[in-house]
Amino acid sequence: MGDVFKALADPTRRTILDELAERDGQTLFEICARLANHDQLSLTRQGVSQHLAVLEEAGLITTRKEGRYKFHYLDTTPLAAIFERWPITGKGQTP
Amino acid sequence: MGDVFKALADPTRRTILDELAERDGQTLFEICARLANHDQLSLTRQGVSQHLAVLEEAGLITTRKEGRYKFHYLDTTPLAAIFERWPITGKGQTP
DNA sequence: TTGACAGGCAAGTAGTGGCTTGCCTATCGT
DNA sequence: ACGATAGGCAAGCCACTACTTGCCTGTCAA
Repeated sequence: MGDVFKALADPTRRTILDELAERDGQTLFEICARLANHDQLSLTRQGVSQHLAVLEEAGLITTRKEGRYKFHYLDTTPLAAIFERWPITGKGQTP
Repeated sequence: MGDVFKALADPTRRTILDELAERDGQTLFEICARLANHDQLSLTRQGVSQHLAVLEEAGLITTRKEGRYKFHYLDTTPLAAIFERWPITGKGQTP
């Protein structure tokens, strides 16, 4: 299991998560197309593929293979560990 | 305002947050000592200082100067943005 | 006022990460 | 069977980042 925080550190990976949040179960090429279209993000298919690998390693996405297609599904459960570690207190600001 | 995710990406910075969660309002030297003692982490005072700067830039800690001391306070409010962006759904796992 | 203490400001270095390029495998349609 | 499609593997490059070293500033106690 990879590092969830490191996976979230990259802006492109966060955008990928956004894409999957909006439309779950996309394939690699679909994600590539969507990133290029309404995110103006231009990167190689390999780039996206590597990002997906990192996200899967972190447990933020799960995959399902079907024939020559590989579908990617968002899984936000690892994020819960963040709040267990540092509970959110509304206090903030120095008094 | 810096990147919250990038700030969380480094393990040392997360340990620093843990320290502040356990004992809030510590000074730079105190944090250095605690990291060295019960975290077995050996790094220069500068290293810690730079980490604190990143965390402050990300809004995860606030500082209060008093004389020659500078106290550091944990602020977890920026973390809320994570959950607003990707709500945690207990579903998980591919069916 | 002098020295000890708390912290800041660089500049330099080794390592990591994101991205590309090039080539290879597997599955589907015709 | 053959080409097109969907994806994987591996090496190489560039940029960033964590960390150190060295020096400098400001504050307190004696």
